[in-house]
Amino acid sequence: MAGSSSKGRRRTQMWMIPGADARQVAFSKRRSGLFKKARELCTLCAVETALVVFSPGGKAFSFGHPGVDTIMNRLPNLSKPDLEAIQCTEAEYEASLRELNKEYSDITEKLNAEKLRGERLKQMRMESQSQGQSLVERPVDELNLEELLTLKSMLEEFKVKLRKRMQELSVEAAASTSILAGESDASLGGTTEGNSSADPHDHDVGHAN
Amino acid sequence: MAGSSSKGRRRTQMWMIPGADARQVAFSKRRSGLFKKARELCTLCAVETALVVFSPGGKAFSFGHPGVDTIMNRLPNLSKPDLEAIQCTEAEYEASLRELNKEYSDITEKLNAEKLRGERLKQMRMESQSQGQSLVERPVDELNLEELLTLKSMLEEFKVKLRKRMQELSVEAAASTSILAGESDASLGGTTEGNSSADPHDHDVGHAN
DNA sequence: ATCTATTCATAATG
DNA sequence: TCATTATGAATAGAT
Repeated sequence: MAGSSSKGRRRTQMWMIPGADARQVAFSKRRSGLFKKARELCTLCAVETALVVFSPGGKAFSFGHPGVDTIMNRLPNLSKPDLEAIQCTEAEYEASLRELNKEYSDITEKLNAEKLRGERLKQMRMESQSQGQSLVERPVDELNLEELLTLKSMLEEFKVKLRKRMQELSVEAAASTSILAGESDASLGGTTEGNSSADPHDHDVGHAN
Repeated sequence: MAGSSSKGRRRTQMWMIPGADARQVAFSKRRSGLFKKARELCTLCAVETALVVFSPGGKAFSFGHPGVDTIMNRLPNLSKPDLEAIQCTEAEYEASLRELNKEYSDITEKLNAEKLRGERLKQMRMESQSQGQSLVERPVDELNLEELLTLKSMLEEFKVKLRKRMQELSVEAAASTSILAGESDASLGGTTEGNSSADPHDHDVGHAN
């Protein structure tokens, strides 16, 4: 049991599955699951439901009890709370889009920062080949007094800048952004009530290509 | 765990749940699950979906991407030339998603490449100039904490040698060393506890698999 | 399409 | 309605 662990289901990220092929496979599986659950909801809870899905290939699948049209024709007459329900669910979906966009922005920003940093390192490397630091480079024993004094003032000046920079860094706050993967559903208070049931049917309409 | 365990789920018969109360409870749970799966289908497979459910109490719940109306209005026109328009729209939608996804992958790749490049340059600097003299030359503002710490220890080491050398030369030894002694030591030592701000690390947005 | 290891959904219960 | 838990179901990945 322990060794054979490359099979089986694994957790799936909540974003578009890459690869039209894999996406199509997932679509087929999940579409049946979704329609099955819609049918079960109708049967078990005696409620009215309509579901329409367009496949990646443009094919339309629908299920409705008592019928898609029947359900749809009722929508324009919705009272205020019901309208809210609609907007709520759509807003959640849009939220996931915004989330992705934010991640995209963040990562772009990081990329640019890294580019700058890389360039700076490269530049720094070039500069280091040139003159100037020879005093620091050479063994101190070989320096004469004049050189030592020059070096001293150099270091004094540098020391100030160094301390300032260290303070800047120590003050800088590490900014971390957490991306929340909120997942909730469209909910609206409902009340207990009986209802009649009929015969739901699941069918396939239209065709494309 | 054997047969007598009274907790946990049991197999559900596929017919209307008896008792309005139990039915309402089941409805709430299953409605959530159904809407969640509808949203997941949209997100994972980049397809368009509309779902409407009327609760036992007569409340309406709906979800639709891009919108319930948008989806529903397509159904009557399915077996006609409008079909092509639908396919076009879906193709465009999916294409844009795919594009964004690809861009995302690319940019992530680039970011990692830049990180590696930066690390490599840094490493090269360390190796080719173990003395670190170029650090002295550069504007301090461009140094990150790690570099500053390297520089600091470098200067401390150098300071010792410098003082020794100046004493050897028997010229103003006390005055010269005072500049490099106490002050810089104290200030530098006090800031070594700062965190490294230049830390391009983390992220990982699972967007595929 | 089938199989299997896993994750997920949810019936029963508090 | 909300929380918990054991279990039934759905399904991702591989074949």
